[in-house]
Amino acid sequence: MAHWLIKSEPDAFSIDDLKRNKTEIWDGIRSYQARNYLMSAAVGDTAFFYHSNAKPPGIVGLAKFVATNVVDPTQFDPTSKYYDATSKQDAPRWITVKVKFVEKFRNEIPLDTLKATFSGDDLMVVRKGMRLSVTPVEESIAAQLLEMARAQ
DNA sequence: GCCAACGTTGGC
DNA sequence: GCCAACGTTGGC
Repeated sequence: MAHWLIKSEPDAFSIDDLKRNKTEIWDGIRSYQARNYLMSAAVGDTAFFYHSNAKPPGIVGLAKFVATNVVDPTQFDPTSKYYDATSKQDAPRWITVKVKFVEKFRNEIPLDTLKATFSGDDLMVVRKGMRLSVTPVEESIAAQLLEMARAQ
């Protein structure tokens, strides 16, 4: 089972929104690199939920992938800002996952703590200029993050 | 609100 | 196929 970090702006979709909705199709991914990561994900993989453009930015909770190879419906919706007129119904370009709420952490892990604890090699999100919204997290790093997030 | 970093677009 | 221009992301 693999671990991931997924970014969202809380103004657009927050951990509390996921908690309320229970599950959500992770739509709007329009980066091939991020899409390719999601296409390599498996049901049961866990994802650290990261708030970007937040005060402070940081990891706020945990989610789980409950479906993979999900066709992002917004690519075929002309009213969506993620509409992609060049994507074909019989060969959808944007494939994503469905995520399920697991927990909201007792302790949010702010970005400055992440930077103080991990190198860019350990955790991609702390790299300067990192814009990718889906990144892999190694098992040992995931274990450390969970410990930090759940500490009393 | 600023701006560095990065991806994409389009002229050539 | 190069690369300048442009748009977006996202920390600060």
